[in-house]
Amino acid sequence: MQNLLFDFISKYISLTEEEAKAILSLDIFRSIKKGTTLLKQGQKSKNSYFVLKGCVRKYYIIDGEEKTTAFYTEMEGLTPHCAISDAPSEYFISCIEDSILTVSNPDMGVEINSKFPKFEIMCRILSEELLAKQQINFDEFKTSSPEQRYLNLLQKQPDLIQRVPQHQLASYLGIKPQSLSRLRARILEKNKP
Amino acid sequence: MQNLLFDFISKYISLTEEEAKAILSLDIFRSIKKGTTLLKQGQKSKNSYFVLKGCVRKYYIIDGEEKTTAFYTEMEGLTPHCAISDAPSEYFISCIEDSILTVSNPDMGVEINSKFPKFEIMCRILSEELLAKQQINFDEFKTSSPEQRYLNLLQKQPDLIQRVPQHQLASYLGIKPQSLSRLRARILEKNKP
DNA sequence: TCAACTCGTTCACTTAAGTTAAGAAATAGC
DNA sequence: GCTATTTCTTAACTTAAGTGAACGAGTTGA
Repeated sequence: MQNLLFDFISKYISLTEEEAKAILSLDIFRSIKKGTTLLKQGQKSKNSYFVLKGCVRKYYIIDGEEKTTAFYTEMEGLTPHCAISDAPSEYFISCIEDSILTVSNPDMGVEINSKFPKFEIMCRILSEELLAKQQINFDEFKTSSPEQRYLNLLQKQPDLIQRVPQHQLASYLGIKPQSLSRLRARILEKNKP
Repeated sequence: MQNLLFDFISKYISLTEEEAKAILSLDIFRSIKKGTTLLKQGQKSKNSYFVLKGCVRKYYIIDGEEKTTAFYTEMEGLTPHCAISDAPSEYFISCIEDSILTVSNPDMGVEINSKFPKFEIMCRILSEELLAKQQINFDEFKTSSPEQRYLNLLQKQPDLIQRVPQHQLASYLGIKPQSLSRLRARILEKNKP
């Protein structure tokens, strides 16, 4: 399982034995049960997560309604806003599958970054890359209809549609569960006759 | 005008005389006329921009229709995806006001970063910050209706609604110009009687 | 000065999403 | 194994956005 992490890192920088040991000594690997909430609205946790296996969801509760805005699956990381801003969290984060995550905090980052400056570089590249991806996602979302978004997701992450409850998927697509059901029926209707 | 840039930088790191001179020696300040296109779809420019004064717009042309997905105003920077990925650009970037920008490319970044490691740190902080902001924006967009988005924008960036043509604003909000007109009329109606 | 064009608005009509409610299907808990 | 709950779907109705067209105001350019 640890190899998954090192394989990922090796895409950005190459690690010496010493550096790899330094990371392992931080003891950051955790098994999390499905349904566990990692962060609640109003909390100030400083933890960052990286998904090695499983699936994690980010959601808001607005007017008593859950609004899911992101899913994180294998080889994706997330740093809640409250981990860098010291404002309380506006959202919840929870595991929707049994998962294996790395859990880290800024102190670990500072320690590793000061010992091994190349980590600073990896972090910059990672966040630049993530920013670029995020922007493309945002643009796609803005420029397309719910139906196009669904078809797009079907192409790009077909597994997500299987793994994730429909009502969570719906708000991820910016619509209500009933609309997603209807939309799916509409698509099937188009492709049948 | 250069002070605007240094004031901005000083929020993240403190510069020595030598470092400030190194930046100035790059000669990155440019005056751009309204209407100038900085990047076209299909191009592979490596330039990054930072807006000191004016307003820049990012838009796609999809099925012959312009879809504006972002505006960049004072003290905001943008690095097109093609500047880091060497894929051709999917979108256009153009000035919608007479503007003063800094224009830089990755070579300059590499040069400055290697001479002055603290720049690496600033870049990481900047892109982490930007990523966090971007995520909040995305979440707000997903969890709200076009009308809420408009009211939200009215609160957070009232100037933008004044500076920017309505039809560009409309696609920025994810709707058609006619819908924006109607939506504005609806809001006025609510607040009158 | 006048024609051509862009831009914002309005209108009538269509289409799709929101809302409310009900029931079937799957899941969890005991 | 059975109940309780959650999840998904369907339906009827409401509301808002998309579409196509028309109009006036403002701008541009010949």
